Amino acid sequence: MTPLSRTAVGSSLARPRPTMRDVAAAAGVSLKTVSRVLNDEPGVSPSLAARVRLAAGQLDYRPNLTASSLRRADQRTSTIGLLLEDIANPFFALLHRGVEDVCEEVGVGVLAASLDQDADRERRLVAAFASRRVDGLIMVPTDSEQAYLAKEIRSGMPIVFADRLPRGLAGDGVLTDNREATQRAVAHLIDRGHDRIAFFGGVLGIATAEERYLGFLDAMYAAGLQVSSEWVIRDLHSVEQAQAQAARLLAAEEVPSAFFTAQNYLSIGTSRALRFAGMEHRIAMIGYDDFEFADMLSPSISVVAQDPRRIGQLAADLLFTRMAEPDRPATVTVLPSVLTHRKSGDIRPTPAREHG
Amino acid sequence: MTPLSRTAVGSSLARPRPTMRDVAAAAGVSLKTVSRVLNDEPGVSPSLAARVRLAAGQLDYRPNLTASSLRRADQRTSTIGLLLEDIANPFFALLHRGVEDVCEEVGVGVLAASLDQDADRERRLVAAFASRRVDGLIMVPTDSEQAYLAKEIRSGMPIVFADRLPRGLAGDGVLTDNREATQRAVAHLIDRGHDRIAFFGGVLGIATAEERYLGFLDAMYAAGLQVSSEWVIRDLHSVEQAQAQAARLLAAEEVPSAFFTAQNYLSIGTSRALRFAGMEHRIAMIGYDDFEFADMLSPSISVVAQDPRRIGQLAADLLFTRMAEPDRPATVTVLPSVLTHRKSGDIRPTPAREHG
DNA sequence: TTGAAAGCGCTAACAC
DNA sequence: GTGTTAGCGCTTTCAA
Repeated sequence: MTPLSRTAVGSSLARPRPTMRDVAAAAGVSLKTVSRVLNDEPGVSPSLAARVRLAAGQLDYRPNLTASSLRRADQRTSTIGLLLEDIANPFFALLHRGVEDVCEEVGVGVLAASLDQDADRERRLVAAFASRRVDGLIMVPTDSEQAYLAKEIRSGMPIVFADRLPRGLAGDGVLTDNREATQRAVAHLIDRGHDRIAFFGGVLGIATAEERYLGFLDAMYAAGLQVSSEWVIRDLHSVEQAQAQAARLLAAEEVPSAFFTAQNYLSIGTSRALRFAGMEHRIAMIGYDDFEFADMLSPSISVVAQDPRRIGQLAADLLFTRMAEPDRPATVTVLPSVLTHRKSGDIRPTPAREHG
Repeated sequence: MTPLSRTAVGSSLARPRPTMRDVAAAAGVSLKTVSRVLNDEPGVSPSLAARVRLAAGQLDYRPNLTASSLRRADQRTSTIGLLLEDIANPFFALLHRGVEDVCEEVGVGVLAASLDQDADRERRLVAAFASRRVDGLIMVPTDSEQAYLAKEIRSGMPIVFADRLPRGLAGDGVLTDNREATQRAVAHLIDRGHDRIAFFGGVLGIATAEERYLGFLDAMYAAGLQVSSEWVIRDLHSVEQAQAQAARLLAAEEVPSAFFTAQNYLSIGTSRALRFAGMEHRIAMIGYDDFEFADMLSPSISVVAQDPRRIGQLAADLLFTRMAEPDRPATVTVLPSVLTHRKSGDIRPTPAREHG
């Protein structure tokens, strides 16, 4: 190992970070002048400003945002929190990116965390973010109610809800037209002649899952179709569960002629089950949320597509607006989802093996 | 709008956050006693401790981590930085999740940001994280060299590199055996009889892209095959570029009999081009990085699979180890990638239309 | 076992 | 234009 590498790795040669005081001493000015220069406050002569910048550069000075935040009147940390279901889920990863897009432009950092549908974790992380004094919070709620957030909001941590609205609390939100979009998609299946439609829904208690279920019922009732309790499977938590349930339905005496899967993981599990049963070309399917390769599978998968990155951007915009105008009324932005027609949603029903 | 909702949304009723001082007053003890109780320091009588906790609870007290970090001897912020190529890329999203897995257990927050292959952004964000006094940094470097980081490390911000090693600097790292794994995959194609193999590589200057290219050359040279400059296309930046280049090669007089694509986005573009050209069952393909549905496409896509979540976990472990022992020697952990055999990698070559 | 005083690095308020 | 002083909310140090 070269001396260079030792230097880079270890901290035996650790050099304490210079403070503003050090920069002031090096530049031969007062502390306050350094503060003015580095914060671009007006009223510093160019020559002093240049000396200060030179000294700061030579010392590799990094302003201490922790100290500055503590002292500043508004106590802003230039950091926001983001709580979502799972950072690694492509839907939420894109939402996260949308939030970052907006924050990056204004130099705001994003502290993100996954809740994994764990209500305790939601509460713990909200408290943790409050302790960090984030300037605001964007969250995809997972607990069954969010009334507990009222006091955090009153204490100066504005919250914007993304993808799902909170319960027990009015608040700003950005989400899609879950119920209407589901209704349209299921109506499309019905238009294609389906009357034996299975519905796979996500975790109970989560608003989007409820809304999509209602949209399914809307379409079924509007068409005068009966909803089979055997084919309505809700509270599904994973790809594997969806796949197992779909496989079970496909092995039964009477098989649905179409599936509506209300979330991306459920679509993935169901499409796997259809494929393994060799029935993917005979049974129709529409899923909520687009995913990579939905158009390349055989058959290509019709989906109700959202724009998660846009949801994130709008949520961040809304949060900054709220921070600037704390007393404006709550706003809920509903983004339209679009039914993306591919092959799987246009498959016609085949007669049931047995008549139920 | 109900009064409750007004309360929740706006901040006209804003209540300033209580401080430790307020808790002390409410509990009738001194500031220091509150500090001791809330930090679980020993030597406080149970009755006082109980009174303090009660008061803190009633006031909805949230310890101010900003203030505590500033005052504490080690100035730790319980926050680390994570710089990666793109938060929304499934590979990096999983790596991020691995980092979170480890940090969550010890109450450390993760500030993540995307670099988008922008060297200036890398430098800007490193400086920004230094200003925030993150306790450490995990990064996937994108700039052509990282010697500039030596001073940040010396100033007390340890850095662990993930997925790629830095240049011009020795440091801790966690990555996969890019070169060897690529060599094995290309050798597999050669074993299957291929001698007209195209290589699609990622952005030049990025270490993984270089390593995988070398692995390709290793396999080709070992087999005595000639490397066609027309079929080696490097510095590809996007799905679209890869798709366009693959389409171009497929339309030429002489067509490769197999593709090796060195990154997930390139695999996606190439597999789309193969499909649109109707040649996906006649031309072999192996890609670096697994992706959702690789096994469900027709043909299923053989890949060199990494475990990005594990990379993230190990990188975070290594960072915490480094923080605890600043003077230990640098460690580079190399995780093996596994060649996942599916259909596309086992397609046999068909004769070239013309002999070159 | 408890508390008083000092001060982390910076910005606000007010001199000069 | 520039500098001085005070103090953000907490932990450290030291005294009782």
